[in-house]
Amino acid sequence: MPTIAIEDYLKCIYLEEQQGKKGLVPTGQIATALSVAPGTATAMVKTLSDSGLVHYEPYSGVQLSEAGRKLAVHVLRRHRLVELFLVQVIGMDWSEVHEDADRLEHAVSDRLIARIDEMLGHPTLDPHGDPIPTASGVVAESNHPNLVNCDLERPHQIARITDQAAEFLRLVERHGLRPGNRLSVLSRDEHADAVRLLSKDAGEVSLGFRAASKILVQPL
Amino acid sequence: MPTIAIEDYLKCIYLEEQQGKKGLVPTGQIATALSVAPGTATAMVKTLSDSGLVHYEPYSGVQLSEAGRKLAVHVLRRHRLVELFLVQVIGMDWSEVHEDADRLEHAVSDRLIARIDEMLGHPTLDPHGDPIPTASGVVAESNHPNLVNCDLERPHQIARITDQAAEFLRLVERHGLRPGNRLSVLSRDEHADAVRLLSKDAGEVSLGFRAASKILVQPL
DNA sequence: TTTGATTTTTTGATTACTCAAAATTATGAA
DNA sequence: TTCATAATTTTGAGTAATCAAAAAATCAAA
Ligand SMILES: [Mn+2]
Ligand SMILES: [Mn+2]
Ligand SMILES: [Mn+2]
Ligand SMILES: [Mn+2]
Repeated sequence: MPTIAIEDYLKCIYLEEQQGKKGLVPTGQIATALSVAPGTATAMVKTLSDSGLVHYEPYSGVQLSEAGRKLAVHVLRRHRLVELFLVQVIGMDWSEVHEDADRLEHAVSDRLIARIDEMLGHPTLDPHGDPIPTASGVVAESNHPNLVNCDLERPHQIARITDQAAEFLRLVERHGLRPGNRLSVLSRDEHADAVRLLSKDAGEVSLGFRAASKILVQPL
Repeated sequence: MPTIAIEDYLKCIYLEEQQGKKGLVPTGQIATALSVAPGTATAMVKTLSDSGLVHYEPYSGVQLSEAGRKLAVHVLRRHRLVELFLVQVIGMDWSEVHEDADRLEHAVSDRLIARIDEMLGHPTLDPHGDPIPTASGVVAESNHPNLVNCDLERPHQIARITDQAAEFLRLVERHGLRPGNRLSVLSRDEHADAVRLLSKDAGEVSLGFRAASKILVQPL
């Protein structure tokens, strides 16, 4: 049985692989993402490599093996189903479920997760718009534009928020930018690093490019 | 923050203190209850003692300190609320929630447990009839008779099952002896180690004294 | 009260995870 | 190409939890 730490590392590597362009995830990136010392990540990566869960190229980085990917996706499934459960059944706010899910993902049994999946009607998206992997490990791919590269002055619906940090989600929530809400991008100014939006919910809002790129949308 | 192991030891000591008559719980009893080697329990007991969570008398045993009791009761509250939640909201069977609760009790946040408590209407008993400690740490005491010492040929209602072992609960369930059900004790034979019952649900049943003593009842 | 059995503690190790700081390797600008 | 900088790995160490087996203490008969 994988330990909690191993599950967290695998999930982290999976997520870094997704957004990063190159094939290999450097150990330093893992260390930063998990808030551990660089040497700690290196040590764990060796353990994972010895267990056949990653392919490790010293001084380059790691890549999940097939076994590692399977495990990571399973953890991610539990995480996202738990998040949705906390929102829909428990009534927690979508912007504050991540921390709880990060602990519960290691404690829920297969039996329990199957019941939750059933209760929620086999959902495909979590409260942040992230895809929920299927029980067999399939993750739906999607390529929504974000607020930096989508069309200007065109109605869009928020599809996904790709940053789970509580502070960021609270900001997003404060500006009425929760998934499902409608908006259009009024203008962008690269020099000022500003994206001006018109949100159906909260009126005019201005975001930096960094923040704007984390909000994925779907044209209507 | 206490580790998962420490929470499990404290909960265990609390439970052993409840049923055992003497004041001190021997380390060997803890080791047996938690399925660890005797030396492991001794080592942990010293750690707990150093943290001021128990009073430790070498070669005699331990007793929870006030701080230890408070923590233990908190864990127990989480455990029992989670059990009831799994039965009432998730729809799991009362005889199979213990294992899940034993892991979830370390992963649910105060926020989440407060919501669960609210959803369930501030319940006082878990699915096994065990009292749920209040948020402030008060545990309702009750002294129900059991099937060994209750009146003969008198209608009773099952109040509590004081053994969480899955095999035992499945047996109890199979004989229709779930909390709330009605029965009367027909006869007892000490030499044959047999207690004969008439259950409203499952007709005539025979139990050994050991098993019968774990089923607490309330005269009607 | 002696002694044999039982219980508990001690000892010596192991696994898992972590850090700080030193050593090494890679990278990119001059 | 060379060298300073940055990233990575190695080293040495510590905490937490565990076990097997030896040693010590307690208990219960005889
Ligand atoms: Mn986690
Ligand atoms: Mn999510
Ligand atoms: Mn537990
Ligand atoms: Mn219970």
